[in-house]
Amino acid sequence: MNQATSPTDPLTRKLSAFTSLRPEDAAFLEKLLGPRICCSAGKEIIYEGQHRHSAYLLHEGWTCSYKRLHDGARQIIDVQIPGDFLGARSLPLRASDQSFVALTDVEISRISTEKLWEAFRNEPRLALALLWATARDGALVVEHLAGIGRRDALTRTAHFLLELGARMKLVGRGTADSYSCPLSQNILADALGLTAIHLNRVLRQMREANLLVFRDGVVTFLDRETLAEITGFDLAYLDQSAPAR
Amino acid sequence: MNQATSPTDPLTRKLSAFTSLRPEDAAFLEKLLGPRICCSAGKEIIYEGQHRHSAYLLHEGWTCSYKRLHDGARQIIDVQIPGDFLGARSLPLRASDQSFVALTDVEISRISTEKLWEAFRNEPRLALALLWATARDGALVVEHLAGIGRRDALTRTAHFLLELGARMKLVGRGTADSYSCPLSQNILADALGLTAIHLNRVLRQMREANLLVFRDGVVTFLDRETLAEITGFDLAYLDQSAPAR
DNA sequence: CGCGCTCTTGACTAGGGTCAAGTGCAGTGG
DNA sequence: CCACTGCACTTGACCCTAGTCAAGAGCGCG
Repeated sequence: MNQATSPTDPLTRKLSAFTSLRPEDAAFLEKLLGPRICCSAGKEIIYEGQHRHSAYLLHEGWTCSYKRLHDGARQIIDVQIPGDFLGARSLPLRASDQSFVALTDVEISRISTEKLWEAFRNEPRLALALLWATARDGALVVEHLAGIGRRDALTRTAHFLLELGARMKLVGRGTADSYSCPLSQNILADALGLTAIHLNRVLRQMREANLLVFRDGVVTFLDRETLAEITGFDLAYLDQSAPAR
Repeated sequence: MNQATSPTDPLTRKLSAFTSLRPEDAAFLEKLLGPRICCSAGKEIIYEGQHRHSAYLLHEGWTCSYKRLHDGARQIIDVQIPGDFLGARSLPLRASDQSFVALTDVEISRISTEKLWEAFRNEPRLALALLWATARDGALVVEHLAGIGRRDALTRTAHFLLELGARMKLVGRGTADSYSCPLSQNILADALGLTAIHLNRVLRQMREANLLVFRDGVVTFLDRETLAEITGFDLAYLDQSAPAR
């Protein structure tokens, strides 16, 4: 059993929030994965419009998915942290509808589409767990959409960072009050639909209000309670609260 | 063979853009569906947080999926037209992450989750087609997110209406230049992340520029070329251009 | 040393929100 | 037949949030 299914493996941790994988499920999960590949920051892993695209599992590091508009603007759709899949939802499409790029140096494994398909036929428990993970990622995007459409800059930023914190904690990469976050303000702004300049002002505002600090690649919550109140943060949509069914 | 698989059936038309269903696939598709249910406009079909939620197929009428934020604001995530599924992506989640409401009187069928699961094991062609439809809906949401994050009000509105037109045409409910659209300005504004007042101004602007008219429940494109140019409209993400693989 | 990148701050602008008033129905009930 | 109500749509005046433009600081690196 290699790291991908060891107790500290982020994917295993994440899936455990949904169901408990049996040894045979975990074994098949192993078989889906190709060898580990290292990419350095900036590497485009999947690009929009790519045919014969694969899905990947992110073992280590951060990536983001994004779309570029015809005027050159970029909108980041979601960021991925260890234990997340890249491009799983787009697999049935003829071409990927979004791009994925490494934000830090990363370690990934390609997922065999053929064996994945086999899992759907012969490994229903595992298949359901994978569908769950993909459905949860969809729920993240939906929440993100609601935030960009209807929340002001401060609330939106706070909510996004709270959500990331919850995700990091789930895969064992952060505490309740703090986590390390390698996103630059430029990147964060592209995710939030803001300009980097305005995001900077918002971050200062939150710092001065003793709500949260994002400095030197670390997010620290100073007043989680107030933050949760103003953002209406409720992680129900992360679907990780209830016990396994 | 009832209407759900007849040549003019919107779902069949939509899936045909992806693959050609064999008779046995179509037959199994029939078996997934419960009896037709009629709901009148305003009826909540699935609500956010609902447990034991089902998915549905929309035969007739329009619905939308939305989230409500804690301050009462509403963000519409997507609208559904005949041939679209309601709540398919959320099926593996413990609770639905969004609500679905009928915008007009609608006809829907419940999809049997058990038989759907059986299709994944025994009807790989059909299962892939259903996964494709769900993946495409995800791509719509992603595009919508990019639009709200990075397009200005006019571009965003024009793009949304162009996209809807392409979807309507695919299921045989509109021509290249016009389609009937029962969305009120209030609803459209909630979808676009605008206020109804500003949307009204935008619609007037487009009318006066002879770009498009949205009046009396009908969208008419006056200058499709210019519209496509300013929005950068490219329906590749709808994944309906290429021939079946 | 200079280059480039991230972050920071200030001054100004504009796109879109808010408030307010009014029009034109369709429906309802006296 | 006509008031009355409610809803969708329209328009104007004003304001504020967030974008734009500009400048500078701190820092890693060739």
